[in-house]
This record gives sequence, C-alpha cells and structure tokens, in this order.
Amino acid sequence: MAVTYVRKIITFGAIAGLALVTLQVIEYRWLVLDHSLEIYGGIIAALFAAMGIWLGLTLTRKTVEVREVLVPAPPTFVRDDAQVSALGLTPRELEILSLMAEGLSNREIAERAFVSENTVKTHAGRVLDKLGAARRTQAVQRARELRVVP
Amino acid sequence: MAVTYVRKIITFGAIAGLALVTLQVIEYRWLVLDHSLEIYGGIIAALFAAMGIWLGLTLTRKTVEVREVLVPAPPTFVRDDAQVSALGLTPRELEILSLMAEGLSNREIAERAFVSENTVKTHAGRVLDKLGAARRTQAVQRARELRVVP
DNA sequence: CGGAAAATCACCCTTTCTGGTGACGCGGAG
DNA sequence: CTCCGCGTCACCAGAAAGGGTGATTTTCCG
Repeated sequence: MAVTYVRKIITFGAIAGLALVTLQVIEYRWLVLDHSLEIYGGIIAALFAAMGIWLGLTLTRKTVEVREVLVPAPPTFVRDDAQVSALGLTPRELEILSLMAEGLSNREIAERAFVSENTVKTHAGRVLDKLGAARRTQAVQRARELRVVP
Repeated sequence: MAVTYVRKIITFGAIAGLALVTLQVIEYRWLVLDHSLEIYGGIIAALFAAMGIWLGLTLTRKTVEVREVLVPAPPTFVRDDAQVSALGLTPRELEILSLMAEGLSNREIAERAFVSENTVKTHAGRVLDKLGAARRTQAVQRARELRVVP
C-alpha cells in the first residue's frame, strides 16, 4: 500500500513538472501573440482541474466499505465418530442404522445392502442392543441425539 | 443516484463560478501591483487542482461491498404450521405423531395420551396415511423433513 | 499361522405395527 | 335440526419387527 502511494506521488510530481513546462511554452507563445490573460488562466485552470480530478479518482479508487451481513448457515451434519466407537458400532451396523433412519424396512435395506433380510435383522438387532433401544424408531431417535445419523 | 450526481454537478458549477470571480479579483489586484505571471498561474493552478481533487474524491467515495457471513444456525425448531394444515393433520394426530417421533410404542403413547391402544392405532394409521408413509420410521423421517416435528 | 472380530445366513417364536371395517358420542356449520 | 369432522374404541388378519440361538465365512491383526 505504501509503495503504491509513493509511486502515485512520484507520478503526480512528474505530471506537475510536465504541466509547468507546458505552461512556460504556452505562456511565451501567447504573450508574444499578445493574447489575453483570461485565456491563459483558463488553460491553466482546465489543466490543473483535470489533473486534480485524476488525482482524486486515483487516490480513492480502492476505497471500499465492507459490510458484513449475518445469514443463517445451512445445518451441516457431521458424524460424531467418538460416539460411534463409544457405542461399539461396526461400519456395517452404522450403515444399516443409517438406512433404518431413512425409514426403510428390513426388506428394503436388504436390497440396498445386497444381503439377505435375515442378515439385516441380525445387524438391526445388534444396533438396537448397542443403542439401548427397544424399537427402531427409538434407535433412530437416540442415534440422532448422539449425532450418529443426520 | 441520478439526483445525487445532478446536485454534485450543480455544486461544481457554483464553486467554479466562485473561483472565476475570485480569479478576477486576484487578477486585478496583482496586476496593479505588477507581480509576475507565474504567481498568478500558480494560484489558479492550486485552486483548480484542489477543486479537481475534491471532485474526484466526491465522485468515487462510496463503493459498498456486501459480504455475507455464514453463522451457525441455531437449533431452534419451529413447527411449519402451513405444512401441518396442508397435510390435514388434526391436533390429536400431530400429538400422536410427536410421540411416535420420540420412539414410543403404541402402548406407551396410549399411556401418555390417556387413551386406549386401539385409539392410538387409529390415529397412527391416519398419520401414516396422510404422510404417505408405510412405516412409522418413514413417517417420522418425512415429518422431520417437513418441519412438523423436531 | 491362529484366533478374534465382523459379516453373513437360517429358524423359530413373540411382540409390535399396519390395514381395513365398523361403531358411538360430541360439537360446530349450514 | 341434520350433517360432518373429530376423537374415541374394538376386532381381526397379515406384515413387519424384535429376541434368541446356532452356524459358516471373511477379514484383519499379532
């Protein structure tokens, strides 16, 4: 930032110098031709006004006001793996639990997991057991509280 | 916005006019005193440069950047009553649904609601029906998605 | 290699849940 | 007053879920 400003000031100086030189030239030219002072002043005024505008623009171009607006974030689910291991749930059991939470029947779960319905029953039984639940709705409820399923 | 710019331009005109008047005064004063042209030009230059800078500054001052900041959503549950009425759920059915969502059996719900288990079955059946669910776990899942139960 | 944990599957029996039908009382809207 | 929505209750048949036991295969780790 500091470097930027230094460069701008140098640029400003250079342009100012150039303008002065130009002024000298114009001055003698017009004086020789015996023109009025008003025209001379007008030119100077226009020149420096333009330069000033350019300076003002350049100096403030990066002035931005950052306004932070608080907006509700979408509920993000992150599985509590600590709970999972604390409950002693195996990966397969966790998978069956997730499918149970989606409201699927044992038969449907069996199809999705490519196993027999009996196998699903076994897993489901263990899940209920480890979660201390008597019914699958209860198991899902507990799992949700423990952040094991969304 | 357009109004703002118009006002600025008018202001600019006024100041420019004032500056010109000032110039005239200065011009005669200094001419009478027979001072050099350079000083006169310098004053004009300084005057218009300052004005230009002011103009540039004024014209570009406000650039507002709105940045949205995600804030963790509060776990506040608010029932979507629109959904409830859209589903045609009666108060009693909603109550039974809530108890189902807690993982209670029909028998347990009957005890809490002070009705017979058969009554609970009837309500539960209607709830499944209105939610388009085949099992209570599915009903609970749907109800949750529809923000009918926490 | 050997054993433990995990995953798989099969029965059998009980409990719970679901679906369908029917019925009764109550209170509000037409 | 009558009809309708709501809540209540009952009964039954079938589906789904839960509990228990036993067995085989896979996987993984020391």
